[in-house]
Amino acid sequence: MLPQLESRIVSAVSQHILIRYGVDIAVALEQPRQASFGEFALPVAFQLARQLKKAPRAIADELVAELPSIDGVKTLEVAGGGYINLRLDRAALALAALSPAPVAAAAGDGKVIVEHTNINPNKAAHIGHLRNAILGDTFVRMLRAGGQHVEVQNYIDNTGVQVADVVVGFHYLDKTTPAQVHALIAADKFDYTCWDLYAKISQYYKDNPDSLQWRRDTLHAIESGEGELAELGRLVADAIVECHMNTMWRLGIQYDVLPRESEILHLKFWASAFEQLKERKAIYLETEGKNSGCWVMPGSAFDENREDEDSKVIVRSNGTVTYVGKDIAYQMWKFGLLGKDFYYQPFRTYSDGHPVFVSTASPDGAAPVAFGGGRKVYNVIDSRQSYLQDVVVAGLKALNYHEQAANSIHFSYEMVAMSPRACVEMGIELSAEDQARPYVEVSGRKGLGVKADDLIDKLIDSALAEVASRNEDKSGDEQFAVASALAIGALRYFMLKFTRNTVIAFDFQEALSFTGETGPYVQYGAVRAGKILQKAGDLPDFAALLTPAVCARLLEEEGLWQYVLAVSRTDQALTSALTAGEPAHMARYAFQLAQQFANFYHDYPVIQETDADKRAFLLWLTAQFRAQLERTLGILGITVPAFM
RNA sequence: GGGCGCGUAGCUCAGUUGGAUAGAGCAUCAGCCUUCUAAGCUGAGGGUCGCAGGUUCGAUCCCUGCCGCGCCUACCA
Repeated sequence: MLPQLESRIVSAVSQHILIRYGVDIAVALEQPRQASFGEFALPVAFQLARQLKKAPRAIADELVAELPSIDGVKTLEVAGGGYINLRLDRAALALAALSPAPVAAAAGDGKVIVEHTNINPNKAAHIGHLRNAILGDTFVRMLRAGGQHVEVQNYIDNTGVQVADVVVGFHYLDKTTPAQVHALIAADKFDYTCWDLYAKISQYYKDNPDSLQWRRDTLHAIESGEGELAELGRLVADAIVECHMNTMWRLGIQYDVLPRESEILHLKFWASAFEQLKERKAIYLETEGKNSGCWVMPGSAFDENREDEDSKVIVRSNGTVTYVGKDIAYQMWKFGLLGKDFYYQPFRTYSDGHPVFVSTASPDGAAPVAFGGGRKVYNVIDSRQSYLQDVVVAGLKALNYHEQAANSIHFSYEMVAMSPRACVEMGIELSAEDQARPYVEVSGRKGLGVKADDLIDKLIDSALAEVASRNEDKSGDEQFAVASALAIGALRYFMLKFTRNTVIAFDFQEALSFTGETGPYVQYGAVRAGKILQKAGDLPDFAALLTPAVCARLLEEEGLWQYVLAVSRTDQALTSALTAGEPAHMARYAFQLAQQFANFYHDYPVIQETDADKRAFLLWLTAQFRAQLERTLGILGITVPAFM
């Protein structure tokens, strides 16, 4: 309810200023540093001072005297050099929270597509992939909480070099037949098997450069779809995708559709895009220089400062399309600009009933569903790929799809690296040079990194030891369920607490922590709030008991008022986190809310309260804390365990 | 060389279109379990916001230059 009040204040003030001074300015509304200054502050007098050539203090005095009364605002006062501090009508705010008006559904202004995860299906997921998926999934939850219609895509590059490399490992190095690979898939942790194999073949290429021909042959076979190598490619990619989906579902991460590169090839998405690009002269056939014989996009298209010789190759001189080219086609499909679509088949149904579909090339038995055609597209991809993302957007612009280009958002984030200490704990030997660095880059090729499932297992083990020692009366199953919730809470919060452009130097000690600014701290607050409500028994009829007079009387107590404010800020926090595009802001709000509750918990013994009105009010506040903590955690993809 | 990002407490990080006394967590030290769970709470110490200029009534935030670090800059994906 605070956002409505805020916009009421802003519009009332700006309207008054427009009429009184004939000045149209954007009125800023701040939260004062100290709670004793009031709930909101207007620095508008400072903004006006220059234009009106008048002292800020004098303007503030005038405004306070002349501003019309605003619904929900009790007093205005001038402070400091010209701040106008606002104090709210406390009872009114509490009563509004008591019986909240139903929030109008956001206008259906089109579908938002969020693409995240996008892990090469050739080995186990690692912590870097976790950051991508958790960031993407949380942003999806934020958008949905904000009323947006969101479609979640996870692009599967099942015909790329990385899959080919694992196939090379199986076929040429280990002489593994498709039947044997079937057996490996049926056994445990096929993604771990491939992790090691991928590191092995990468090293082999290094030692035997001639063997790179195997990769070229395999890549070719996979693209044609014929023969044993192609069969191996399908086996590996499909099985690994299953592994990734399982890993991500452990963290509560779901998708709506899995578009695959194999279908982009077979359905000739690129051919359609190529036609458009040629027709609209977005690319041209280079006839001289190092890129002679290639179709290229001029460097000036994606970077004004670039020289033409820095143009980007889209189609190689041998006629094959580069990754960027395929990505342009894929991005066009996301906006519904390609004039083509995939066919789809059910891939799996999550245990909560949500289905996910995978692209197929054939209309036979295709499911009657449709994807793509979004109004806005967020690509969750790490910042190292910003250059390629720029080229994709430039492609849309060159095709005259300016609106779509503007709505193509690279939701970038910095990589997860490993702290030198974490490397030591993993038994990884570091060069003296690497040891001196603040962090070391994760490398799938070197097999260097922390696997996602290993980390989750480690977190659950660690949480389980703690849960078991505190709750000996609970069954093993119950303990495990709680430990899992805490492990996921710790992991998701850890990945979210950093803002997007901060490099995370992964450290086991920090990631495994359950105290301080962590997910479990917030979960603990929600659990304790739940315990109070449980002990209180049947809750009274708050709306009947907490009359305006009762609220007004109790809210004279500054402490209680601050808690009412605290539980009223969730919408505000969501809006600002969405505006900033920072899931970290949502995480921080969750922590601050939990801190407020911890203080409340220690300040007010709810059950023992003898004043009936006050007890009801405290119970109501507790219920509010519980509800807001649960909701905020839900947006972060974190559940509240039954006990802790 | 060019592009992007970073530099804030011992460590890891926040810091909302420039605004009131720069904030958390961890670590350290001192306290708090007979009271709704101590995965918690209270308090203390700890800062030239990389450096130097500029704009402004006001700069951690904007501009310029410099220093240091990272990533990117493929006919690989």
